[in-house]
Amino acid sequence: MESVFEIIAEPNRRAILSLLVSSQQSVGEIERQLRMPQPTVSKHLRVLREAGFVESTVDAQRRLYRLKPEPFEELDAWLARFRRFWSAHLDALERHLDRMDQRPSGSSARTKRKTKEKTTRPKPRT
Amino acid sequence: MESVFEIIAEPNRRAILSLLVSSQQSVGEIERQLRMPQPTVSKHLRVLREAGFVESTVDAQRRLYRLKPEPFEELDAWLARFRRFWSAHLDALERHLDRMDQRPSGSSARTKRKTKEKTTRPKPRT
DNA sequence: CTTTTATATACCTTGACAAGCATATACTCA
DNA sequence: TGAGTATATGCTTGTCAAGGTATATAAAAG
Repeated sequence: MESVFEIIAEPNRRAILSLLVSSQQSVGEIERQLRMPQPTVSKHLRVLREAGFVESTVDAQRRLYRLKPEPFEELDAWLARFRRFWSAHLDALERHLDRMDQRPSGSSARTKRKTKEKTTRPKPRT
Repeated sequence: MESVFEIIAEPNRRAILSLLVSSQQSVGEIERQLRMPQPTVSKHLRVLREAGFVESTVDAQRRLYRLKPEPFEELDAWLARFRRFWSAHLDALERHLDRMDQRPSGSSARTKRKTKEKTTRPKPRT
């Protein structure tokens, strides 16, 4: 559970993060809004806290949790490397050229290609 | 393994994706560059393909894999909801105000707060 | 001081998934 | 056709993390 990616892989954790976008929340408030058992909430909050996604302040018996920016920046930085692939002004032609430019040079004049280059279809994701 | 988040949670898969940023690659090329066993590469590629992260074209016995934009857009869309938390011009004051604005209204004039609001420190991530 | 409220933690069980290894499939070239 | 090359898949195993339940800690209220 080292990486930020593993942290946000868990749906309940993403739900908690989304909740905290609006404002900070106590454990009980999160518990009620997400309808999940309190120990579950606490455990996920612990993971999020240790990963730096959230921080908490003590308020009487309550703990108020709120978001912290750093891990999101880290995610954004990772994602940035792939931006060129969907930044809109990268159209089909450009992608096509990109696809051509690293054909292994020895394989020029390949002959007898039986199968037409065929694209595999990904399974639709829900 | 439904969500894009789970897909990129796996370090080897992220490595493969990063490799494909430069250009499309065959399974063998990925295998050699990342020094991982061929079945491992193939399996991860399958996961990535079914999730729509990559697509492949047949080239004789080789399969050339390249990135597809959609899942990255999805990730970016999710991340966008959190952008306001690190977009720089959101300074400490604004964050402070945000923190104030959802105190449960019944809890006004809380007395006897023994502990000063104390911030918990996250464990540093490597 | 006892009860109630709020949150954290310990322990256990279960399921998911990644790796390893063997093997199947598919194409090429001699 | 047979050997070699490239990739995919099946099966087994170990690991790890999430959920459930019970309980511990801590503060508040009476």
